[in-house]
Amino acid sequence: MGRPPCCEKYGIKKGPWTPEEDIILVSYIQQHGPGNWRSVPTNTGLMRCSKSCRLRWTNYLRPGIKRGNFTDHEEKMILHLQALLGNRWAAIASYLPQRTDNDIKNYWNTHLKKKMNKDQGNDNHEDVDSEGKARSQPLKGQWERRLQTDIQMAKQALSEALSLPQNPTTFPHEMKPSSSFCHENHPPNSHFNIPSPYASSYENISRLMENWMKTPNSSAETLSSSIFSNNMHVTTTAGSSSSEGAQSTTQDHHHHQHPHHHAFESNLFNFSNSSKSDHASRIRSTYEENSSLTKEGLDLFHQEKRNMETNVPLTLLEKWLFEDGVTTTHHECNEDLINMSLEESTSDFF
DNA sequence: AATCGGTCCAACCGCATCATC
DNA sequence: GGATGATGCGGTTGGACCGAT
Repeated sequence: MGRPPCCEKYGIKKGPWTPEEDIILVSYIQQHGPGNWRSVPTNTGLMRCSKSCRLRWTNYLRPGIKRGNFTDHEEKMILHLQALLGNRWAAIASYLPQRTDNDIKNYWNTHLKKKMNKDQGNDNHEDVDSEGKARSQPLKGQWERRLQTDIQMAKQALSEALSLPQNPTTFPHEMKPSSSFCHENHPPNSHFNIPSPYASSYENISRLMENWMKTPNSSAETLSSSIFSNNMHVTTTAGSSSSEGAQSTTQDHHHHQHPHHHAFESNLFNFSNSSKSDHASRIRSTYEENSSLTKEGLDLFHQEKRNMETNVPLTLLEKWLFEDGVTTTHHECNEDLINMSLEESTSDFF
């Protein structure tokens, strides 16, 4: 008995997300944490199905996502992991915490698959067939390989978890590929044994912040303040996040350096003087034009609009939402974050 | 300048799996 | 243990973009 698709309901909007929809979704998630997606459309007034909201968050809005070109290192990681895991993009993505499974899948389909085929033309590649499917272990069934892979991942996570106390400050240069399963900085009293797909990105941002804290750049500090408080807010309100412990640790650290940080929803609409009017007018016009939002959505919009009119510099997320070419700063910083060696990352698995 | 074909990627769809009752 | 609903995953698609002609 099939269930009707969630998007078959009358009035559900499809297609590309608008900046204002992004803002509403991000604001809501900042307040309530990710999860319970079914309630998101009703509570925000977004005319989107829960699936669409979750996808938008996980693939695009979630903090810590690295955009832009894949590095050689990432490419090699994907090639290795695809050969090992097959098209299990979510599993592969767990080793590349800053990339989404969708990104990796797209990159594979558009770049690597062709590359593999090309290479196959030159020399017979052993790991990937013409469909890009793994066949390094042709005798094993899919489930057997999956099981073996999961065991490997669990072993890796366990070994990393056990090594935590000895090496608590290994990031950013020794970040392990399976950080989704292993939360390096959780204090012993937190609920860190519950895996969270979002933990790694929070950790990345924490590390990013630490890097930026060290630099004298004031705008970077403002930015870090914004995103940092943003993540703290999510974790503490969500309550179920596995990275809660890590957050509280870094939050304390952050509080000492930035006692005047604000909640995310305030920062989201903070603008530099130069860009403020443009963004304000844009928001205002889209707001006025947007008749598809329900009362809840409009209330959120009102709130954001009020916040917007209060001042302060442009935040990364806000830039991210509104501008196309912002990826450089974000990209560069995230580049610093990962910085892990392929040999180190994969030696345990191959 | 217009058209065409290829590329890229965000988003959708359907199915699988998990969780709850 | 089965029914139902929620969430996750991987395949696919639609359209924007860009270079070639």
